[in-house]
Amino acid sequence: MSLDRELNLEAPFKDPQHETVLNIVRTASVLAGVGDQLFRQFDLTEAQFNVLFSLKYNPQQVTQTDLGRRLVVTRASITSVLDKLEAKGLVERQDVPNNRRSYHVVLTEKGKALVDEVEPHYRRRVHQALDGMDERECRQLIRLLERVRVQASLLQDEDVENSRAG
Amino acid sequence: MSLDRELNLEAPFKDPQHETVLNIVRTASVLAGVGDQLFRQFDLTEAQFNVLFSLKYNPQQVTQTDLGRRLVVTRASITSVLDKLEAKGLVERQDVPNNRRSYHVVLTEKGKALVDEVEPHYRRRVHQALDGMDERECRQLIRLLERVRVQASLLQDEDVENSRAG
DNA sequence: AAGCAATCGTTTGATGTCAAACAAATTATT
DNA sequence: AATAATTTGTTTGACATCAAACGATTGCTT
Repeated sequence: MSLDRELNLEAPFKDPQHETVLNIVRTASVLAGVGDQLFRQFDLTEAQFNVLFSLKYNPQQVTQTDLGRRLVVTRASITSVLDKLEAKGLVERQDVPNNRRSYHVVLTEKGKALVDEVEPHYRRRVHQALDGMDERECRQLIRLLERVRVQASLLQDEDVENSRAG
Repeated sequence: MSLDRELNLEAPFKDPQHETVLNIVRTASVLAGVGDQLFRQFDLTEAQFNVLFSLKYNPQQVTQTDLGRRLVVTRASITSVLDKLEAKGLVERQDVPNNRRSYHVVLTEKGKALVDEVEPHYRRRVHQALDGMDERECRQLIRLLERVRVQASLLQDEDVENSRAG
């Protein structure tokens, strides 16, 4: 649905629904770009930062599957990102007692130090990106987005046949 | 900045700015999922559909660089997507007279037929995703997102040193 | 005209993502 | 206890994306 990020006005659509979708996708993409650009300065990818960040704020016993659930990413993706992070010494896979199937994923000292270093910059970026929007406007935006998300979630498993019927 | 798609409320942040960013990114991701799920039923990826769709509504003489600009994607990405589309016979690279450097990218009959087939389903999905939002709310959402996008664009090239100064 | 600079498409290499299949381990059922 | 079902992490294979470098071509400067 990211579809055409082209917000060019030669638009094939003039209806507000479609413009809205484009705007959501495009804005997310710009925000992602800002994040990427920041993380790269610390030799991190966005996916890697996400894991470090999540671990910092969820220091409980966390398995790879847990991480995947939280970051909304498949187990396979987690495996690959953790491989990179572990190679850099930012993260460790620890054996779980009485369970030889899972690992607990934990930040190393180095990993903790790095995420602590990046975090303030990240927070600053977020605030700058939303600069000029007061709390009321933020809440409004969130409320509207939540509605879209709920509606969209209902479409997840729809196939073309159903769609014709609907 | 996709950052944590976890909108779990154990959130390390309680400030509205950050929640807003998370919501934008998360919503875009859900929308993308809906698109993916649709396109897969036609053996297309989102990137491939985006190209077909863009070509349909911009049937002028279009080079690969033009396409990249419109879809906000690097030339390298365009090359790879076009390779796939061309292999499927959905698209053609045509020599440009008096310019041996560029190609014009055009839909084949097959490509045109496919995009015509997918498009109504796509439009339906968009409308369903935004179901319940009237035009006024759409405009409001768009307006807020535009403000975020403008602000965020300003951060694009900021590095950590500048950020400290700012 | 000659030489330098910019542009076009491609390639390479790294990353992330998913779906699907797998082995190993754990849990549930019978 | 034995068997079936589920879960966990990994692998494989396909795709997209980017940055960086490259050759070919075109444009610009002098």
